[in-house]
Amino acid sequence: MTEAKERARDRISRRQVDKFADRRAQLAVSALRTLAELGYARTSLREIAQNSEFSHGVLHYYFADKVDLLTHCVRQFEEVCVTRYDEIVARARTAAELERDFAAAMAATLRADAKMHRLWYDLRNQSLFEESFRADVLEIDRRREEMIHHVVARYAELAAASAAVPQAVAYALLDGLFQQALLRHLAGEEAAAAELERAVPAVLARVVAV
Amino acid sequence: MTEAKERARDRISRRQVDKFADRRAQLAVSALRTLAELGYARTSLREIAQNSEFSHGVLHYYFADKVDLLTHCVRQFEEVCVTRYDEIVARARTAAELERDFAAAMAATLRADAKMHRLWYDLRNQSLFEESFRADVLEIDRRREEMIHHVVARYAELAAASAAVPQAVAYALLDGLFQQALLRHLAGEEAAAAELERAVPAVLARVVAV
DNA sequence: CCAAGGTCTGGACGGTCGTCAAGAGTCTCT
DNA sequence: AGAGACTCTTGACGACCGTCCAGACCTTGG
Repeated sequence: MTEAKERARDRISRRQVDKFADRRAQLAVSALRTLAELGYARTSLREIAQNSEFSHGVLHYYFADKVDLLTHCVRQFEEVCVTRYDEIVARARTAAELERDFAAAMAATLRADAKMHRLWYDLRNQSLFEESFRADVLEIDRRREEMIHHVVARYAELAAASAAVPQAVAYALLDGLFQQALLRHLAGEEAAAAELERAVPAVLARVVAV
Repeated sequence: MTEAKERARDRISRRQVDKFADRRAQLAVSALRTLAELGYARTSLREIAQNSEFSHGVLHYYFADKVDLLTHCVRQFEEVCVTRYDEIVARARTAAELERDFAAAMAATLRADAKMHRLWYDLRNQSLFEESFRADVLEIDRRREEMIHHVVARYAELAAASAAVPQAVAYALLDGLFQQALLRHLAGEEAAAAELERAVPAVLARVVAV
């Protein structure tokens, strides 16, 4: 009995906890949508609430304060931000195939998720001024570096070569390339994504040594 | 008489204009100092005034509004931001010398002007959300690209090689490298500048083809 | 069916923001 | 010396910010 009761209570408690966590996640989605649209500097709690189906008061029911909300956003953002190129890596049978698909995937996400990427760079930069997100941002950046490393390592393997630069450098180069393309894409330059797609193979070839 | 008077008036008028422009520049310096410290999101006009020797009201005497001030800041920033590597380019007699000095100069400015560089990336990113600075930011970015191109072109010349990637790509790569180093440097990683200095020659060698 | 607790609303608070204007202070020219 | 233009301070304004709270709403267990 007691056991059954306890199990029930746990189930309920877990359900409540899950419900609580679900709503937090839902509100974080609204917050991320707002952030992607307005940027960190202009995003207010009232604006976030208006982009959700709740009133502004509820944010303080689910989050202790603004920093708590934004930290949760950054962490939740990680899952979206670390876009997986793993499938492309796993599928590719030749170096040429990998470099083609990887370049196409970068160009595609540049076109499709430009505002999301813009937000990522905004948050990463914000972490240079604000201590609070720094740890989470650095963790995401580390994960992104690993993601790129997987691509480069597999590419080197398929090309019967070895990495010519440290993985941190490879990531920095490809990230710089992507960021520049994002800048141009959002400035209205139509060819930005296509040029990115053309540049990626050249860079990929240069970060490995035959 | 009339001519003398006119000349005098012009002189005065010019002096007043110059005085006006000088004060604008002086206030812009205070604004840039504040921006470098707090970031775009946190910088207010009152804070800028407090970092100057004037009261907050004077800002609206010299600038129409906040956007006017910030635009002026960005434009004035260009002269500081487009750090000249020209001297290094002009002095270098061999490719090895150029790559050594260029790498050392990048590491040096990373160490010395980290907050200024942090501000640049903040403003550049802000321009992705706000139309107002976009044109000026893109202009600065173009100038930075040219600056890097000078280095790369001279390096290729000294190495009896030719550029292997478009100059926009070369800039994107080196900028990405620098930004990553800035991230780590400001996160307290002591070795960031040294690692940048080591990575730059490798990248430089790879953006030219023998 | 009712008490209890979880959920949400809407308004109020103190503070800061950008902006503005009235007036004091300063300089210049006649 | 005094008028007039230029420069700067100070305080106020409405708007918006993050935060908090009293109470309505809703679900659920007994």
